Amino acid sequence: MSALFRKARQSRIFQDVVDQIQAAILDGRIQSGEKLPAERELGEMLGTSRGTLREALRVLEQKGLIEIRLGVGGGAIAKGPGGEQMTESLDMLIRSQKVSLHHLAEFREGVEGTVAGLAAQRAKPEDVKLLRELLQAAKRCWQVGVEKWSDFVRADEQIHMALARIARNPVYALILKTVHDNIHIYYDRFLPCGLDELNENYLDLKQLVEAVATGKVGPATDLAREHVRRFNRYMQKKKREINP
Amino acid sequence: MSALFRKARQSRIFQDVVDQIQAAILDGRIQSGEKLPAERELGEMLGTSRGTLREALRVLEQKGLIEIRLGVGGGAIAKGPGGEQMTESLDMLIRSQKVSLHHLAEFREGVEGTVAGLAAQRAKPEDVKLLRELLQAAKRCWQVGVEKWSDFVRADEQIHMALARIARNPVYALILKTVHDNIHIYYDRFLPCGLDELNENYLDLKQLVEAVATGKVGPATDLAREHVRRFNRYMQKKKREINP
DNA sequence: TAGTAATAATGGTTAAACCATTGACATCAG
DNA sequence: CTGATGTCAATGGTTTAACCATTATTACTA
Repeated sequence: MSALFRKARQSRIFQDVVDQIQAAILDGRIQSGEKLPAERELGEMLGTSRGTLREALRVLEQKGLIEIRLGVGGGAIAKGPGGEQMTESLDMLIRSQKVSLHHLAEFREGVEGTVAGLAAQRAKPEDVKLLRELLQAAKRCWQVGVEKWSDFVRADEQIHMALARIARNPVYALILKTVHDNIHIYYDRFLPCGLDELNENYLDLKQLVEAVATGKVGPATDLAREHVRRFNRYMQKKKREINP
Repeated sequence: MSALFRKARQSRIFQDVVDQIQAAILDGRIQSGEKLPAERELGEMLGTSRGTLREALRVLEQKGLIEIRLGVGGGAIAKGPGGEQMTESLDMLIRSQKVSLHHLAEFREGVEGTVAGLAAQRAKPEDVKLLRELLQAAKRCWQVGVEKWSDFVRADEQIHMALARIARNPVYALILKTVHDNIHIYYDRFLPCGLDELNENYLDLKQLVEAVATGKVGPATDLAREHVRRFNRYMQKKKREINP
């Protein structure tokens, strides 16, 4: 471990420490799950005080590259980079009203369309099998009735995320997860709707899964967009009813 | 239920400070550009030590919500949230090889297509005027010749960002900027190409701008995707030549 | 053997001091 | 008077040392 770090330099020492540890994590010299030395020890290795090192650890924690645990055997544990930062960034833009629910919903529409198209191109038999299973799960929510809206929404989300994986492009999966994480609270807030809507949405999904299963790119794209658009329409309607 | 709660982290004072200041900035109680009190003073206001406060400031700085200046009259200055965090997050995913250039390029293809379609729906006369001016700028690069590739790439990028603004959805503008910021280094590295390619690309853009100007949604979408795909093909080719 | 108390490792916080950078103002040479 | 230069004070950057809080391990007791 002693060969992993150089002595810190630069005007802001903590920044140099951040850079060193970040680089070590990103190019795999520190594996995900690996534990870094204790603060006092690491500080000594880097030739910096504990306070400065802690500032660096705060930054790395915020970037999602480490997680910090308390107590004996605790300390900084390396994690691979994920999407939490993106989710938070989008959340801040919404909170500061630079992005509205309408914008986000429209964006989702476009992305889900493209994802469905790619999934239709790339779905393998086992992918179709998974989609059909998820569809069954959604159907079960639907059959139980209106009070299961939020379960249905979750099943719906699972299908969309599955499509993103089937599209086999992690960027789509990441962006879609970011959008879902941020739009979820609105769906929860402005739903549930009625039984008819539940029915409509289930039929949407069924058609969409069929289009993907049979490799029909254009229809899959259009169906996904239309499905999301419908969802958004419900939400806008409910929202207007609540905030006139 | 398990997803509803996270483990109740021991209350960390610096986190509380982060939350307070972040909330104040996001809902406008602290305006963008406003200066926060000096560390020693702010620490006293919050009833915390300077060290703890500094950890909070590091986190806020990393989130892009404040900027810190040195010397007399320096200190923490509030900023609105922007997209830097997203750019960095994507950069980390690429660096850790969870996302490849191919994935990013494919994603760009889809987004640029959707953006062009929306722009075609929404372009006003003054938007078309701007696009034509940017097209002229690109033409000037092209006429000068091959050595102006990187200028052409920049002009091209400006046109795409203009389309995102014309689409009038800040999410698209943000996402596209994030992608461009991350893909730029590859374009710089694996270009320039030849004069023929320059010509082809200019004609792409010209057609695209015309489609947007005349409100032809489908053609605009397809032209934008094809344009980006062509760009990506050049890059892949060059990349294979360099790394066989 | 099961429960419980002591222990030590480790992060969280505080306080006080010093250094480095920077802008403002005063001073002085021309 | 003007412009260069030096001084000073405000402010962030860093260090140190001490103490508190949490937790896994270990030893002890009923």
